[in-house]
Amino acid sequence: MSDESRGHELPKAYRPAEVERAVYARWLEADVFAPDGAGSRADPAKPPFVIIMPPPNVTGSLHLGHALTAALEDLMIRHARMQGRPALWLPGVDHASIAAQYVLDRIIAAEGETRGSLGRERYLERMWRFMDETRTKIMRQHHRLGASADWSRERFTMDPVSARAVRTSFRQLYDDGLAYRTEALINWCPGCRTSLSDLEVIARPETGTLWTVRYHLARPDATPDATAWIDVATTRPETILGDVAVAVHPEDDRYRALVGREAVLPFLGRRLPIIADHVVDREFGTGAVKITPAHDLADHETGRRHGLPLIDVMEDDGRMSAAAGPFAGLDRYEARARILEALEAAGDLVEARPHEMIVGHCQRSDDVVEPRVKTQWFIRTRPLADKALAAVREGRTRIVPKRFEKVYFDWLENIRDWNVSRQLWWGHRIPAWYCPEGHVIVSDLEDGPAACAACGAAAAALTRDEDVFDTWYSSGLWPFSTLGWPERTPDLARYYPGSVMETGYDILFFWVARMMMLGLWLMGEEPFRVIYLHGLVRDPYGQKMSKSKANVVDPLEVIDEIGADALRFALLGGVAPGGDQRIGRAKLDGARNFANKVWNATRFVLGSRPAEVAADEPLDLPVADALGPAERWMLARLADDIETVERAMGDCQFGEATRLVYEGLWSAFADWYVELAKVRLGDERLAADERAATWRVLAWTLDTYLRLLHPMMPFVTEETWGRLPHRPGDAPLLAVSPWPDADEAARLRALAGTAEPAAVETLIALVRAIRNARLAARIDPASWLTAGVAVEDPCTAAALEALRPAVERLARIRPISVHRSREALHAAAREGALVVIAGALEASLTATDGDRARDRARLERELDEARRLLAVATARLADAAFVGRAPEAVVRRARERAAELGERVLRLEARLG
RNA sequence: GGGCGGUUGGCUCAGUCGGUUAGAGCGCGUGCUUGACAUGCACGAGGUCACAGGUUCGAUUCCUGUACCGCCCA
Repeated sequence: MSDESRGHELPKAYRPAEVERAVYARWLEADVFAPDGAGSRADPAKPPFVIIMPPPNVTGSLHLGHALTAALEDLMIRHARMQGRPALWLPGVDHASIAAQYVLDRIIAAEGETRGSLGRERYLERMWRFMDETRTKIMRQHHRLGASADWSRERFTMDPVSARAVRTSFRQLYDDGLAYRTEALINWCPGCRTSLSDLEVIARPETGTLWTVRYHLARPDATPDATAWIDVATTRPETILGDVAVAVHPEDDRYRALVGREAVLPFLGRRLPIIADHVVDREFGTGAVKITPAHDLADHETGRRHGLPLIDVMEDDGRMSAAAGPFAGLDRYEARARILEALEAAGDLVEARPHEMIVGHCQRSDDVVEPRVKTQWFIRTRPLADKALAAVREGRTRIVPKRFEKVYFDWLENIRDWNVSRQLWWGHRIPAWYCPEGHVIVSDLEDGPAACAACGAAAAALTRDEDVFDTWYSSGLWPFSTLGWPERTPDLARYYPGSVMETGYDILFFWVARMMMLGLWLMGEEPFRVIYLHGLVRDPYGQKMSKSKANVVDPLEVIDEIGADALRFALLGGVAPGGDQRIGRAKLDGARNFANKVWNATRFVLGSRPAEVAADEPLDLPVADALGPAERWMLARLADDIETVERAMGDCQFGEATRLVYEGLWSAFADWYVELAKVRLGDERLAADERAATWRVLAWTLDTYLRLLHPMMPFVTEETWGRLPHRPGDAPLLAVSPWPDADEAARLRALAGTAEPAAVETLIALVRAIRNARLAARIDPASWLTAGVAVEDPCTAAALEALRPAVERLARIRPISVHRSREALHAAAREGALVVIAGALEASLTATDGDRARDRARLERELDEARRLLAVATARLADAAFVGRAPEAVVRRARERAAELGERVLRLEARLG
């Protein structure tokens, strides 16, 4: 077969768009993703490897962070799958209550509707229609990324199994005394009109204003005394209307006399007792503070200590309530302005000055969050957190990188109870019913309780809680709700606990810690063995990607342009444990070039098959006798790479593993072995079986690198591998063919030996040194020089003999005369030859005076460097402490090194005259 | 305020037990239509490993402190 018909079957450049969809379709068709799929090659005797995918929000589309998540998880899953383990990667999407309503509200607004105009039922119907439109989008995007997830088990946090898990878990927590309902001060977002957990409030420093307001003391008839007052400081004047007291420090002499008297609240005339409490900071403001228990956490506690009433002056939408008297109905900020105006007019606004403070904002809408009193459901977290702490402390779950353990511990040690009620419609409705007698019934039945458990009131008399759960509550059940819990399904028995939870460090608290808590409590066992946390993907300038900065990179656009493999490879190559990374054009282009390299290396191998090897012959390694030194060198390197890649994978050093494969495939295989093999394939001196052996090594090596690369770049490796001959035990698809293991590395190493690979290293160094000299001397790269080479080591001499044609071609020297010693070389070398020293080897090349003069600078530089290093080495060996105390091997190496350098210096000096 | 991370060539970053001459990609320079690939090949220049102490025979690596940058928590 000619090159025409072979090499040109494949396009010159890799075109991912023509390959990726078809390859993904082949995987789906063969059903290789599910551990129990028709095409699975999993060995049921091996331990399963399980990753439950972090479910992306159903409302969004995938961004680079999701692409990184998918790339890392797919890497782990494909690795495990190729090892023959039952590998389950369970995908799904999250209903994202608050985010989904945020998005849908805007959509229906464009249709002229509001949540209120539709009503709960029609709104939810609309939401489900919206979900139907968007739900498959995420799945298709994962297909584009090459994610080998088990789509037969794809799940949604709002599907019936999840709903049942939510009901059952809540019922159990309630029965265990860990779920309770109480009136408490919670975080309220007036924009989203719901309560928020502490984590959903973003504290941000801002410059506000600290106003000092004058409260007149009450005269006996309860009217304000124009001549006596107490000044209080506040940053939120609108909350004045909810004041119920004024507090001072008990030992503050300025106010001691006023304690026990009363002030009069402006506008409303309410009488405010002046109380003493140690929490008051005498240094802050005037030293007297207004107490507003319904709108401030510290005041809430003070109020409780002093038995003060709660007065909520705000409505859910952030406007002032009827309790705000003349300001009722105004927006909170409008009310603030009016109140300030009125105080100013009355002469009771004493001071206003800038004030640095921390303000809580809603994570979703960015509205300023209001502390408000509401009756809500809470989860008592202490007992749950203790279990979650112990699991990591005792090493049952490991966090990678380890430094995040401390962050995890700190959060769980200081955790507060979790407010799970959300005043939203889209989500899992809290399964709590209230009877007219005030009894609370928590039921795990889909239709609710048949009657009040306490008083027997009929179901019809019960009212159900209006609220839904915090989305993170159902997400917290994800590691087992996805497997069928509370039913004891075979999947649950087989795949819980999972192997690795892989996600971004930014949701360690939101999600990971909650999965740990709920998993340990409800399943009695930690949900995963390893928590692997990756970092943020940033833009090339280190900025966080965000829509408002318009620096967002859309993974699908990148895939269209350069392919999913390139995107994945760029992301994976930048992964360092727990670290953020920057991604931009340059990295993506580099990854695209690598995919093209893989493609073209395959084109070369396919196009260079000698006639001795039949096209349909199964792939195997040749017998040792047929191997040349270069083959042994390549196989030794391959063995190293198999082992180092495997070790990196095992240590969760995925970036390192990726870089190792890149380096081996490009620098060792493509740059050196392919070039050496080209010459050997065309070497007429060799026996046919030796040429065949060369090609078999080429094919075997490429095949093995494609296996190692497959978890990172699944498409191009599957496509190219499919065109190579296969080993007898291989599956039709690379995705389910065996991963190169320790046995293979040992086999390669046995074939390769150690002497010949080392000799080839030496020859490579010689070729490099000659190329360097030629360029330094500005010798025409096309010209052939004659050369003498001094080789003292017999093994290297044999390797040189075997590789003579390759060395000639790569260094562009011919003929080479080989000498057994440098003396012999010098004696034979013509006057004026160009000298090249590469380790123990030395070569002299024909050259002109001009060449030599131009090359002189190079030799001088080399001499300077050698002298410097020799001085360092000599000084070190002269140090008795070093020789006496350092390990023998280190000293021996230092001696060898010094001797080598000394010789090198002499040789260079001799040549420079 | 508490905690964590970072500081390595022009840029982005590796560097897992402390031990040969500290690596890569991009960029830069010189040259090359090399029968796989110009998405390429060859060769090169470029680093006081932030700073100051300490431990050690030996520190980019371990410890302490300082400076600057970033993140998390309150």
